[in-house]
Amino acid sequence: MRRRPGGRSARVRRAVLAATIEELAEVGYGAFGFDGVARRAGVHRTTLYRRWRSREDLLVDAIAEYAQVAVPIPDTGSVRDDLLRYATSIVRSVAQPTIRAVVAAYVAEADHNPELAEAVRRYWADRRRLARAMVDRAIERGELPASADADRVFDHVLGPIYLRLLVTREPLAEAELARIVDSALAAARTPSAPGTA
Amino acid sequence: MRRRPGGRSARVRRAVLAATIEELAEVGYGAFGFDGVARRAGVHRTTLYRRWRSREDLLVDAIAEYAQVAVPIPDTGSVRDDLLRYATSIVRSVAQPTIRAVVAAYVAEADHNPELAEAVRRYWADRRRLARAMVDRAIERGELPASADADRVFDHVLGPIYLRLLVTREPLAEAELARIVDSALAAARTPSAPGTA
DNA sequence: CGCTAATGCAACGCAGTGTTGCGTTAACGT
DNA sequence: ACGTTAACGCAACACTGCGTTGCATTAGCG
Repeated sequence: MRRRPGGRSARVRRAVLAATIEELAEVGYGAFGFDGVARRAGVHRTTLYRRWRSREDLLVDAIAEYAQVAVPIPDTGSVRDDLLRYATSIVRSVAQPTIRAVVAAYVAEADHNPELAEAVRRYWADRRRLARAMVDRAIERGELPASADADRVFDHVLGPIYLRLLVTREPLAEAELARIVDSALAAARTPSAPGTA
Repeated sequence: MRRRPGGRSARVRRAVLAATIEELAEVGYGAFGFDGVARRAGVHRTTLYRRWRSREDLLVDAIAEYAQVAVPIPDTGSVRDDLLRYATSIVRSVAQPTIRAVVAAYVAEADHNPELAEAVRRYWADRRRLARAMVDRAIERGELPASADADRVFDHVLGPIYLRLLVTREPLAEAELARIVDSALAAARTPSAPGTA
Protein backbone atom coordinates (compact mmCIF):
# COMPACT_ATOMS: atom_id res chain seq x y z
CA MET A 1 0.00 0.00 0.00
CA ARG A 2 1.46 3.33 -1.04
CA ARG A 3 -1.15 6.07 -1.04
CA ARG A 4 -4.55 6.43 0.55
CA PRO A 5 -6.54 8.93 -1.49
CA GLY A 6 -9.95 7.72 -0.43
CA GLY A 7 -11.94 7.90 2.77
CA ARG A 8 -10.61 10.15 5.49
CA SER A 9 -8.09 12.01 3.37
CA ALA A 10 -10.77 13.00 0.89
CA ARG A 11 -13.10 14.10 3.67
CA VAL A 12 -10.40 16.21 5.27
CA ARG A 13 -9.55 17.81 1.97
CA ARG A 14 -13.17 18.70 1.23
CA ALA A 15 -13.71 20.04 4.75
CA VAL A 16 -10.56 22.16 4.61
CA LEU A 17 -11.28 23.67 1.20
CA ALA A 18 -14.84 24.48 2.23
CA ALA A 19 -13.57 26.00 5.45
CA THR A 20 -11.02 27.99 3.46
CA ILE A 21 -13.54 29.88 1.35
CA GLU A 22 -15.88 30.31 4.31
CA GLU A 23 -13.07 31.75 6.38
CA LEU A 24 -12.02 33.99 3.49
CA ALA A 25 -15.57 35.29 3.12
CA GLU A 26 -15.98 35.98 6.82
CA VAL A 27 -12.69 37.46 7.94
CA GLY A 28 -11.21 38.59 4.63
CA TYR A 29 -7.84 37.80 3.15
CA GLY A 30 -6.00 40.07 5.54
CA ALA A 31 -7.01 38.21 8.68
CA PHE A 32 -6.95 34.82 6.99
CA GLY A 33 -4.75 32.04 8.31
CA PHE A 34 -4.22 28.35 8.96
CA ASP A 35 -5.39 28.59 12.54
CA GLY A 36 -8.87 29.82 11.67
CA VAL A 37 -9.24 27.38 8.78
CA ALA A 38 -8.18 24.44 10.96
CA ARG A 39 -10.66 25.30 13.70
CA ARG A 40 -13.47 25.82 11.20
CA ALA A 41 -12.72 22.55 9.41
CA GLY A 42 -12.50 20.62 12.67
CA VAL A 43 -9.01 19.49 11.70
CA HIS A 44 -5.74 19.86 13.51
CA ARG A 45 -3.45 22.65 12.40
CA THR A 46 -0.55 20.30 11.73
CA THR A 47 -2.58 18.45 9.13
CA LEU A 48 -2.88 21.65 7.12
CA TYR A 49 0.88 22.24 7.21
CA ARG A 50 1.52 18.70 6.00
CA ARG A 51 -0.72 19.16 2.95
CA TRP A 52 -0.38 22.81 2.06
CA ARG A 53 2.76 24.83 2.36
CA SER A 54 1.13 28.24 2.72
CA ARG A 55 -2.08 30.26 2.54
CA GLU A 56 -1.49 30.80 -1.15
CA ASP A 57 -1.43 27.04 -1.73
CA LEU A 58 -4.84 26.85 -0.13
CA LEU A 59 -6.00 29.66 -2.38
CA VAL A 60 -4.81 27.82 -5.47
CA ASP A 61 -6.89 24.79 -4.51
CA ALA A 62 -9.83 26.99 -3.60
CA ILE A 63 -9.71 28.47 -7.10
CA ALA A 64 -9.75 24.96 -8.52
CA GLU A 65 -12.89 24.32 -6.48
CA TYR A 66 -14.41 27.57 -7.73
CA ALA A 67 -13.64 26.45 -11.27
CA GLN A 68 -15.65 23.28 -10.69
CA VAL A 69 -18.88 25.21 -10.20
CA ALA A 70 -18.27 26.84 -13.57
CA VAL A 71 -20.87 29.19 -14.99
CA PRO A 72 -22.86 27.31 -17.66
CA ILE A 73 -22.79 28.53 -21.27
CA PRO A 74 -26.43 28.99 -22.35
CA ASP A 75 -27.64 28.06 -25.84
CA THR A 76 -31.04 29.66 -26.40
CA GLY A 77 -30.76 30.32 -30.12
CA SER A 78 -30.30 34.05 -29.58
CA VAL A 79 -26.98 35.77 -28.79
CA ARG A 80 -28.69 38.44 -26.80
CA ASP A 81 -30.50 35.93 -24.62
CA ASP A 82 -27.37 33.80 -24.33
CA LEU A 83 -25.26 36.73 -23.18
CA LEU A 84 -28.02 37.99 -20.90
CA ARG A 85 -28.29 34.68 -19.11
CA TYR A 86 -24.53 34.38 -19.00
CA ALA A 87 -24.17 37.87 -17.53
CA THR A 88 -26.88 37.13 -14.98
CA SER A 89 -25.04 33.99 -13.91
CA ILE A 90 -21.81 35.93 -13.52
CA VAL A 91 -23.44 38.62 -11.41
CA ARG A 92 -25.13 36.10 -9.13
CA SER A 93 -21.86 34.23 -8.86
CA VAL A 94 -19.79 37.25 -7.87
CA ALA A 95 -22.57 38.36 -5.53
CA GLN A 96 -21.91 35.26 -3.42
CA PRO A 97 -19.65 36.22 -0.51
CA THR A 98 -17.53 33.10 -0.89
CA ILE A 99 -16.74 33.46 -4.58
CA ARG A 100 -16.37 37.19 -4.14
CA ALA A 101 -13.82 36.56 -1.41
CA VAL A 102 -11.82 34.11 -3.52
CA VAL A 103 -11.60 36.56 -6.43
CA ALA A 104 -10.72 39.46 -4.14
CA ALA A 105 -8.03 37.39 -2.49
CA TYR A 106 -6.26 36.34 -5.66
CA VAL A 107 -6.50 39.87 -7.06
CA ALA A 108 -4.62 41.01 -3.99
CA GLU A 109 -2.02 38.27 -3.96
CA ALA A 110 -1.46 36.90 -7.46
CA ASP A 111 1.28 39.46 -8.13
CA HIS A 112 3.32 37.88 -5.36
CA ASN A 113 2.74 34.20 -6.09
CA PRO A 114 3.58 32.64 -9.47
CA GLU A 115 1.61 29.43 -8.83
CA LEU A 116 -1.47 31.42 -7.93
CA ALA A 117 -1.02 33.60 -11.00
CA GLU A 118 -0.73 30.50 -13.18
CA ALA A 119 -3.89 28.99 -11.70
CA VAL A 120 -5.74 32.21 -12.41
CA ARG A 121 -4.39 32.29 -15.96
CA ARG A 122 -5.61 28.76 -16.68
CA TYR A 123 -8.98 29.47 -15.14
CA TRP A 124 -9.67 32.50 -17.31
CA ALA A 125 -8.26 30.91 -20.44
CA ASP A 126 -10.87 28.18 -20.00
CA ARG A 127 -13.63 30.69 -19.37
CA ARG A 128 -12.75 32.63 -22.50
CA ARG A 129 -12.58 29.45 -24.57
CA LEU A 130 -15.97 28.22 -23.38
CA ALA A 131 -17.65 31.61 -23.79
CA ARG A 132 -16.43 31.79 -27.39
CA ALA A 133 -19.11 29.27 -28.35
CA MET A 134 -21.87 31.83 -27.88
CA VAL A 135 -20.35 34.19 -30.42
CA ASP A 136 -19.41 31.39 -32.82
CA ARG A 137 -22.98 30.13 -32.90
CA ALA A 138 -24.25 33.70 -33.44
CA ILE A 139 -21.97 34.07 -36.47
CA GLU A 140 -23.22 30.76 -37.87
CA ARG A 141 -26.80 31.91 -37.42
CA GLY A 142 -26.02 35.23 -39.09
CA GLU A 143 -26.79 37.28 -36.00
CA LEU A 144 -23.29 38.66 -35.93
CA PRO A 145 -20.86 39.39 -38.80
CA ALA A 146 -17.97 36.99 -39.32
CA SER A 147 -15.68 39.79 -38.15
CA ALA A 148 -17.20 39.71 -34.67
CA ASP A 149 -14.50 39.22 -32.05
CA ALA A 150 -15.49 36.87 -29.24
CA ASP A 151 -12.78 38.21 -26.93
CA ARG A 152 -14.05 41.73 -27.48
CA VAL A 153 -17.58 40.66 -26.53
CA PHE A 154 -16.20 38.85 -23.49
CA ASP A 155 -14.33 41.96 -22.34
CA HIS A 156 -17.35 44.22 -22.77
CA VAL A 157 -19.78 41.90 -21.01
CA LEU A 158 -17.62 40.89 -18.06
CA GLY A 159 -15.62 44.12 -17.84
CA PRO A 160 -18.41 46.42 -16.67
CA ILE A 161 -19.75 43.73 -14.34
CA TYR A 162 -16.48 43.14 -12.49
CA LEU A 163 -15.68 46.86 -12.57
CA ARG A 164 -18.91 47.72 -10.81
CA LEU A 165 -18.99 44.80 -8.38
CA LEU A 166 -15.35 44.61 -7.36
CA VAL A 167 -13.45 47.76 -8.32
CA THR A 168 -15.82 50.71 -8.00
CA ARG A 169 -18.18 48.78 -5.69
CA GLU A 170 -21.25 50.49 -7.16
CA PRO A 171 -24.59 48.67 -7.10
CA LEU A 172 -25.44 46.78 -10.27
CA ALA A 173 -29.08 45.87 -10.80
CA GLU A 174 -29.79 42.89 -13.02
CA ALA A 175 -31.97 45.21 -15.13
CA GLU A 176 -28.79 47.02 -16.22
CA LEU A 177 -27.37 43.84 -17.68
CA ALA A 178 -29.53 44.20 -20.78
CA ARG A 179 -27.86 47.54 -21.54
CA ILE A 180 -24.42 46.10 -20.95
CA VAL A 181 -25.12 43.16 -23.26
CA ASP A 182 -26.56 45.47 -25.91
CA SER A 183 -23.48 47.64 -25.72
CA ALA A 184 -21.24 44.60 -26.16
CA LEU A 185 -23.30 43.50 -29.15
CA ALA A 186 -23.14 46.98 -30.66
CA ALA A 187 -19.38 46.79 -30.32
CA ALA A 188 -19.33 43.35 -31.96
CA ARG A 189 -21.28 44.68 -34.93
CA THR A 190 -18.95 47.67 -35.35
CA PRO A 191 -16.17 46.68 -37.81
CA SER A 192 -13.33 48.88 -36.60
CA ALA A 193 -12.78 52.55 -35.87
CA PRO A 194 -15.97 54.52 -36.54
CA GLY A 195 -14.91 58.04 -35.61
CA THR A 196 -11.44 58.26 -37.06
CA ALA A 197 -9.36 55.74 -38.99
CA MET B 1 -0.74 75.47 22.21
CA ARG B 2 -3.13 72.70 21.26
CA ARG B 3 -2.14 70.95 18.02
CA ARG B 4 1.03 70.83 15.99
CA PRO B 5 0.12 69.97 12.42
CA GLY B 6 3.23 71.42 10.81
CA GLY B 7 6.84 70.43 10.71
CA ARG B 8 7.77 67.01 12.01
CA SER B 9 4.26 65.62 12.19
CA ALA B 10 3.67 66.38 8.53
CA ARG B 11 7.00 64.84 7.55
CA VAL B 12 6.25 61.68 9.49
CA ARG B 13 2.81 61.43 7.94
CA ARG B 14 4.17 61.77 4.41
CA ALA B 15 6.95 59.27 5.07
CA VAL B 16 4.55 56.73 6.54
CA LEU B 17 1.99 56.98 3.73
CA ALA B 18 4.72 56.66 1.11
CA ALA B 19 6.17 53.68 2.98
CA THR B 20 2.69 52.16 3.16
CA ILE B 21 2.13 51.96 -0.58
CA GLU B 22 5.74 50.87 -1.18
CA GLU B 23 5.37 48.10 1.36
CA LEU B 24 2.04 47.09 -0.14
CA ALA B 25 3.56 46.91 -3.61
CA GLU B 26 6.53 44.84 -2.46
CA VAL B 27 5.12 42.33 -0.01
CA GLY B 28 1.42 42.39 -0.91
CA TYR B 29 -1.55 42.93 1.32
CA GLY B 30 -1.25 39.51 2.92
CA ALA B 31 2.18 40.09 4.41
CA PHE B 32 1.56 43.74 5.09
CA GLY B 33 1.89 45.14 8.61
CA PHE B 34 2.88 47.98 10.87
CA ASP B 35 6.30 46.56 11.51
CA GLY B 36 7.42 46.68 7.90
CA VAL B 37 5.92 50.09 7.30
CA ALA B 38 7.61 51.51 10.40
CA ARG B 39 11.03 50.20 9.39
CA ARG B 40 10.61 51.45 5.82
CA ALA B 41 9.47 54.88 6.95
CA GLY B 42 12.30 55.17 9.46
CA VAL B 43 9.75 55.78 12.17
CA HIS B 44 9.16 53.94 15.39
CA ARG B 45 6.36 51.41 15.49
CA THR B 46 4.64 53.06 18.43
CA THR B 47 4.17 56.24 16.44
CA LEU B 48 2.10 54.33 13.90
CA TYR B 49 -0.16 52.89 16.58
CA ARG B 50 -0.70 56.35 18.02
CA ARG B 51 -1.87 57.76 14.68
CA TRP B 52 -3.58 54.84 12.97
CA ARG B 53 -5.63 52.21 14.66
CA SER B 54 -5.14 49.46 12.09
CA ARG B 55 -3.81 48.51 8.66
CA GLU B 56 -7.14 49.47 7.16
CA ASP B 57 -6.81 53.00 8.54
CA LEU B 58 -3.51 53.27 6.72
CA LEU B 59 -5.17 52.01 3.56
CA VAL B 60 -7.88 54.67 3.81
CA ASP B 61 -5.24 57.38 3.97
CA ALA B 62 -3.26 55.74 1.18
CA ILE B 63 -6.35 55.87 -1.04
CA ALA B 64 -6.68 59.56 -0.24
CA GLU B 65 -3.08 60.00 -1.43
CA TYR B 66 -3.83 57.98 -4.58
CA ALA B 67 -6.79 60.26 -5.21
CA GLN B 68 -4.46 63.27 -5.16
CA VAL B 69 -2.56 62.11 -8.24
CA ALA B 70 -5.87 61.92 -10.11
CA VAL B 71 -5.88 60.98 -13.78
CA PRO B 72 -6.36 64.18 -15.82
CA ILE B 73 -9.43 64.59 -18.03
CA PRO B 74 -8.18 65.43 -21.54
CA ASP B 75 -9.91 67.96 -23.80
CA THR B 76 -8.66 67.54 -27.35
CA GLY B 77 -11.84 68.47 -29.19
CA SER B 78 -12.50 64.83 -30.16
CA VAL B 79 -14.25 62.28 -27.93
CA ARG B 80 -12.28 59.46 -29.41
CA ASP B 81 -8.98 61.15 -28.69
CA ASP B 82 -10.16 62.22 -25.24
CA LEU B 83 -11.19 58.69 -24.30
CA LEU B 84 -8.06 57.23 -25.84
CA ARG B 85 -5.79 59.46 -23.80
CA TYR B 86 -7.88 58.86 -20.72
CA ALA B 87 -7.74 55.08 -21.21
CA THR B 88 -3.99 55.26 -21.74
CA SER B 89 -3.58 57.19 -18.50
CA ILE B 90 -5.65 54.62 -16.64
CA VAL B 91 -3.62 51.72 -18.01
CA ARG B 92 -0.31 53.36 -17.16
CA SER B 93 -1.67 54.18 -13.74
CA VAL B 94 -2.81 50.66 -12.93
CA ALA B 95 0.44 49.33 -14.39
CA GLN B 96 2.34 51.03 -11.59
CA PRO B 97 3.02 48.49 -8.84
CA THR B 98 2.13 50.92 -6.09
CA ILE B 99 -1.27 51.97 -7.41
CA ARG B 100 -1.97 48.41 -8.47
CA ALA B 101 -1.25 47.26 -4.93
CA VAL B 102 -3.55 49.86 -3.39
CA VAL B 103 -6.44 48.87 -5.63
CA ALA B 104 -5.83 45.16 -5.08
CA ALA B 105 -5.72 45.70 -1.33
CA TYR B 106 -8.99 47.56 -1.06
CA VAL B 107 -10.71 45.10 -3.40
CA ALA B 108 -9.72 42.39 -0.95
CA GLU B 109 -10.63 44.23 2.23
CA ALA B 110 -13.37 46.78 1.54
CA ASP B 111 -16.08 44.21 2.27
CA HIS B 112 -14.80 43.99 5.83
CA ASN B 113 -14.21 47.65 6.58
CA PRO B 114 -17.00 50.27 6.27
CA GLU B 115 -14.62 53.24 6.40
CA LEU B 116 -12.53 51.80 3.62
CA ALA B 117 -15.65 51.07 1.58
CA GLU B 118 -16.82 54.64 2.05
CA ALA B 119 -13.46 56.06 0.97
CA VAL B 120 -13.60 53.92 -2.17
CA ARG B 121 -17.16 55.04 -2.86
CA ARG B 122 -16.22 58.71 -2.66
CA TYR B 123 -13.16 58.18 -4.84
CA TRP B 124 -15.08 56.57 -7.68
CA ALA B 125 -18.01 58.98 -7.42
CA ASP B 126 -15.50 61.77 -8.08
CA ARG B 127 -13.92 59.89 -10.96
CA ARG B 128 -17.27 59.30 -12.60
CA ARG B 129 -18.28 62.94 -12.14
CA LEU B 130 -15.05 64.23 -13.66
CA ALA B 131 -15.10 61.81 -16.59
CA ARG B 132 -18.65 62.88 -17.45
CA ALA B 133 -17.25 66.10 -18.92
CA MET B 134 -15.77 64.23 -21.91
CA VAL B 135 -19.16 62.89 -22.95
CA ASP B 136 -20.96 66.15 -22.20
CA ARG B 137 -18.61 68.07 -24.47
CA ALA B 138 -19.03 65.44 -27.18
CA ILE B 139 -22.80 65.87 -27.05
CA GLU B 140 -22.42 69.65 -27.31
CA ARG B 141 -20.17 69.22 -30.34
CA GLY B 142 -22.67 66.84 -31.92
CA GLU B 143 -20.24 63.90 -31.88
CA LEU B 144 -22.59 61.88 -29.74
CA PRO B 145 -26.39 61.91 -29.54
CA ALA B 146 -28.01 63.62 -26.57
CA SER B 147 -29.10 60.18 -25.41
CA ALA B 148 -25.48 59.10 -24.88
CA ASP B 149 -25.00 57.86 -21.34
CA ALA B 150 -21.73 58.96 -19.74
CA ASP B 151 -21.87 56.23 -17.11
CA ARG B 152 -22.30 53.64 -19.84
CA VAL B 153 -19.22 54.95 -21.64
CA PHE B 154 -17.31 54.99 -18.37
CA ASP B 155 -18.22 51.36 -17.66
CA HIS B 156 -17.23 50.20 -21.13
CA VAL B 157 -13.91 52.04 -21.19
CA LEU B 158 -12.73 51.23 -17.67
CA GLY B 159 -14.45 47.86 -17.39
CA PRO B 160 -12.37 45.94 -19.95
CA ILE B 161 -9.19 47.62 -18.71
CA TYR B 162 -9.62 46.66 -15.07
CA LEU B 163 -10.96 43.25 -16.05
CA ARG B 164 -7.86 42.44 -18.05
CA LEU B 165 -5.30 44.01 -15.72
CA LEU B 166 -6.65 42.96 -12.34
CA VAL B 167 -9.22 40.17 -12.65
CA THR B 168 -8.20 37.95 -15.56
CA ARG B 169 -4.60 39.20 -15.45
CA GLU B 170 -4.23 38.99 -19.24
CA PRO B 171 -1.79 41.29 -21.03
CA LEU B 172 -3.31 44.47 -22.42
CA ALA B 173 -1.35 46.30 -25.09
CA GLU B 174 -1.97 50.01 -25.47
CA ALA B 175 -2.80 49.31 -29.13
CA GLU B 176 -5.92 47.48 -27.98
CA LEU B 177 -7.21 50.58 -26.24
CA ALA B 178 -8.39 52.03 -29.56
CA ARG B 179 -10.70 49.06 -30.04
CA ILE B 180 -11.99 49.32 -26.49
CA VAL B 181 -12.71 53.03 -26.92
CA ASP B 182 -14.39 52.41 -30.27
CA SER B 183 -16.56 49.74 -28.70
CA ALA B 184 -17.56 52.12 -25.93
CA LEU B 185 -18.40 54.79 -28.50
CA ALA B 186 -20.42 52.32 -30.57
CA ALA B 187 -22.36 51.53 -27.42
CA ALA B 188 -22.89 55.23 -26.74
CA ARG B 189 -24.31 55.72 -30.23
CA THR B 190 -26.69 52.76 -29.89
CA PRO B 191 -30.04 54.04 -28.51
CA SER B 192 -31.26 50.97 -26.66
CA ALA B 193 -31.85 47.30 -27.46
CA PRO B 194 -30.83 46.55 -31.05
CA GLY B 195 -31.55 42.83 -31.29
CA THR B 196 -34.78 42.49 -29.40
CA ALA B 197 -36.92 45.03 -27.59
C1' DC C 1 -6.57 -8.75 11.19
C1' DG C 2 -2.05 -6.58 10.60
C1' DC C 3 0.48 -2.91 8.39
C1' DT C 4 1.26 1.72 7.93
C1' DA C 5 -0.35 6.13 5.88
C1' DA C 6 -2.70 9.83 7.74
C1' DT C 7 -4.18 12.40 11.51
C1' DG C 8 -4.12 14.12 16.41
C1' DC C 9 -1.52 16.14 20.01
C1' DA C 10 1.90 18.71 22.80
C1' DA C 11 5.70 21.57 22.80
C1' DC C 12 8.88 24.76 21.01
C1' DG C 13 11.15 29.06 18.92
C1' DC C 14 10.04 32.85 16.16
C1' DA C 15 7.79 37.01 14.40
C1' DG C 16 4.20 40.39 14.31
C1' DT C 17 0.48 42.71 17.15
C1' DG C 18 -1.05 46.01 20.33
C1' DT C 19 -0.19 48.38 24.85
C1' DT C 20 2.23 50.89 28.58
C1' DG C 21 5.51 53.92 31.00
C1' DC C 22 9.07 56.98 30.61
C1' DG C 23 12.72 59.64 28.53
C1' DT C 24 13.84 62.79 24.54
C1' DT C 25 13.13 65.98 20.80
C1' DA C 26 11.42 69.80 18.54
C1' DA C 27 7.25 72.70 17.17
C1' DC C 28 4.92 76.61 18.60
C1' DG C 29 3.41 80.74 21.59
C1' DT C 30 5.12 84.35 24.13
C1' DA D 1 15.51 83.60 22.90
C1' DC D 2 13.12 80.63 25.87
C1' DG D 3 9.93 77.67 28.20
C1' DT D 4 5.97 74.69 27.49
C1' DT D 5 4.37 70.51 25.95
C1' DA D 6 2.82 67.90 21.83
C1' DA D 7 4.84 64.44 19.35
C1' DC D 8 8.23 61.04 18.90
C1' DG D 9 11.81 57.34 20.36
C1' DC D 10 12.68 53.53 23.20
C1' DA D 11 12.29 49.37 26.06
C1' DA D 12 9.47 45.97 27.93
C1' DC D 13 5.48 43.19 28.11
C1' DA D 14 1.65 39.79 27.09
C1' DC D 15 -0.71 37.80 23.34
C1' DT D 16 -1.57 35.54 19.01
C1' DG D 17 -0.54 33.24 14.78
C1' DC D 18 3.27 30.88 12.19
C1' DG D 19 5.86 26.90 11.14
C1' DT D 20 8.33 22.76 12.78
C1' DT D 21 9.29 18.49 15.36
C1' DG D 22 8.65 14.06 17.87
C1' DC D 23 5.55 10.84 19.30
C1' DA D 24 0.97 8.72 20.06
C1' DT D 25 -3.38 7.41 17.91
C1' DT D 26 -6.66 6.40 14.33
C1' DA D 27 -8.36 4.29 10.38
C1' DG D 28 -7.82 2.97 5.28
C1' DC D 29 -6.48 -0.82 2.77
C1' DG D 30 -4.44 -5.34 1.45
